[in-house]
Amino acid sequence: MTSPQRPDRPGLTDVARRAGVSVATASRALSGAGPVSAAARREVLAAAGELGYRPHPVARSLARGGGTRIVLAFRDARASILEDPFVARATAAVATVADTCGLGVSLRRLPLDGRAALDELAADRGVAAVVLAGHDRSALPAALHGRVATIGAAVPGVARADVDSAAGVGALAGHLYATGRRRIALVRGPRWLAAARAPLDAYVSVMRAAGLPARIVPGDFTARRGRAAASEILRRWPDTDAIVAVTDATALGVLQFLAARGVRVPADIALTGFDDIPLAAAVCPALSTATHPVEEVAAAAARAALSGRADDSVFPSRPVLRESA
Amino acid sequence: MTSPQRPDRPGLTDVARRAGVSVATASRALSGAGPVSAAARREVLAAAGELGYRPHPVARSLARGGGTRIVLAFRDARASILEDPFVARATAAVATVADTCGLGVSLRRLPLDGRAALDELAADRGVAAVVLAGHDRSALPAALHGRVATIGAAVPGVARADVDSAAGVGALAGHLYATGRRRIALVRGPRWLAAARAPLDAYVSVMRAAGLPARIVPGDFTARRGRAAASEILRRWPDTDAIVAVTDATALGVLQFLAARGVRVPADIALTGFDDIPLAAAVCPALSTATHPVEEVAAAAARAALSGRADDSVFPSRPVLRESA
DNA sequence: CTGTTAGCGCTTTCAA
DNA sequence: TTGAAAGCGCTAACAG
Repeated sequence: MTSPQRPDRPGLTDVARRAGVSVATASRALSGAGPVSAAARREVLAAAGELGYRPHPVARSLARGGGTRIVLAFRDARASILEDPFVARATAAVATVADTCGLGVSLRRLPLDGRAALDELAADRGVAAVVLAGHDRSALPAALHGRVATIGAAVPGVARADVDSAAGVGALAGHLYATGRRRIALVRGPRWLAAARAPLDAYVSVMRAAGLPARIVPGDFTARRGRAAASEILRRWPDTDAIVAVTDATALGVLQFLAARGVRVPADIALTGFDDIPLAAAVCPALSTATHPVEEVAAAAARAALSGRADDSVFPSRPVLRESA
Repeated sequence: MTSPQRPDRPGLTDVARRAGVSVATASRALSGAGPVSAAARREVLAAAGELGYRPHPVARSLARGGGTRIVLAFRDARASILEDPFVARATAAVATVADTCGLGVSLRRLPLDGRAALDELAADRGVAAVVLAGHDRSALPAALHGRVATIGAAVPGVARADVDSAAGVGALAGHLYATGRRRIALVRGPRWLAAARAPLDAYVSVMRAAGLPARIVPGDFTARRGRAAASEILRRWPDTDAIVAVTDATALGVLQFLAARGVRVPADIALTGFDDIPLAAAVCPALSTATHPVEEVAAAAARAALSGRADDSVFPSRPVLRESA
């Protein structure tokens, strides 16, 4: 048979021949692994340089059995999740680190019940690692262990990268309390999202510590739902003087509703968001929120998944106080 | 020797044996290429199904010699280009289509003088295709032909995906004229960007057709530069009654400067942007601009690069009239 | 420390 | 239409 394409690039064989060593030695010298004499290494490196040798990543990957892509999987109820700006930022960040490893990233949505999809991922021999966001606490396919990391979800034995959202929401709620608010309501995240639990708990803790009753209404991270939530809050607790939304989008929805009702922010009701989207600073009043290093979180998750180590890394959630609270 | 990892997945050999045919036939049946009898195909497909066979993308790629990743290369003066929201959107879009092909995408910035970097890309056997944005008109390495597409730059023999920015800017300038503006200035894009030429020409055409003098000041797509540009315009032509910015960011900078100076928009000066970033709708006055299907453009470029065909596709630039003009 | 050699899993040529 | 076999380019076990 013949080769599929022969743009005549030098191979390891050529380098080895030129350096006067075997391909095995050349391989060891180039990949840095295994014992090689200094002299041999020098020869090989020189030969590679002169020949303009470039390793073939695909061949290497096949021989090593590693896979060539990182898949970013977002478990979400909405099919539109892949259009979310945060998803895009995370993807770009991972695609940038992937480039330095000769890897690629691909993006996929997982339905809420994604067992089968996860098994599929685990079975794909082209997948070097998977970064899973929006996951619940359920165990992952064993075949994925050592090459998976989650963003947000705590799964035993699996690497995790996250933002300290409990601290962030806690700080925001604490700020509201410190500035005299006592009837503070929360628009929480969706129930199916495990990571939405921490902010909720943080809010409850703050309220409990202050001896205040919790006022919690459901949300789903959208502005639309934020408007509905604001409506519900005003109806159930007309004397509310502060609202904590666990997402800027939600907060913006709340803001719209309050504005339409003639409620002044922050004079009548103080409001905080979460995530610090660009719009947060532009609306009127400018939204107080917490900012997060999304690209760093995503990059950390990718690195962890690639490394195979199951270590966690959590990044700070830094409050950004503007006009709304 | 032994295999690097044996999670014991069935291989083509297993499928072939089970179907009672050779691996060659199994390969042909599964990949759909080459002559196979209906009976053989049926057997093979059945066997593959029963075994839960999943092809090994890396092995396939090695045998075929195709590469496994799409690299998105953004040529730009700023190192920070990879943090641009449009870059992130494009990346996510391509990462989504890549997923359906078992490919990955990686992201890289190219310096303005990127000859060497392009040769490097061409030499990388792991690169299935490259999508180049911000390129000038210069020829691409021959080794890249058939697996490259540009976004915006017209290079002979190379596939291109773009937005009809000439039509978009023309429409915006036309709108300003139609609404009575006669002293219309333009903040243009950076000189090094070939794609910035078309909007400039479109503006010049509109002005010339109307018998009006062109008023052009340099810009670089940033808000900072937009402020400087506005200052320059007011200084050189104090009677200006409209400003066309070739980017929303620039327009926002212009808006800031005008607001600080007490110039009313659009009463005193009408203003248009370009690209329709989320902020455009949120500022006050809401920015009139043109909206673009970024993810479609990027996906089209990726598909073209992958297909090897050199066909162009151009997407519409649709004016969005809000308050600023 | 080094060379030989057997794969990694699939595609494709070539002869039947 | 089919099967045998030769790679694709590199890694890693094993013997030296």
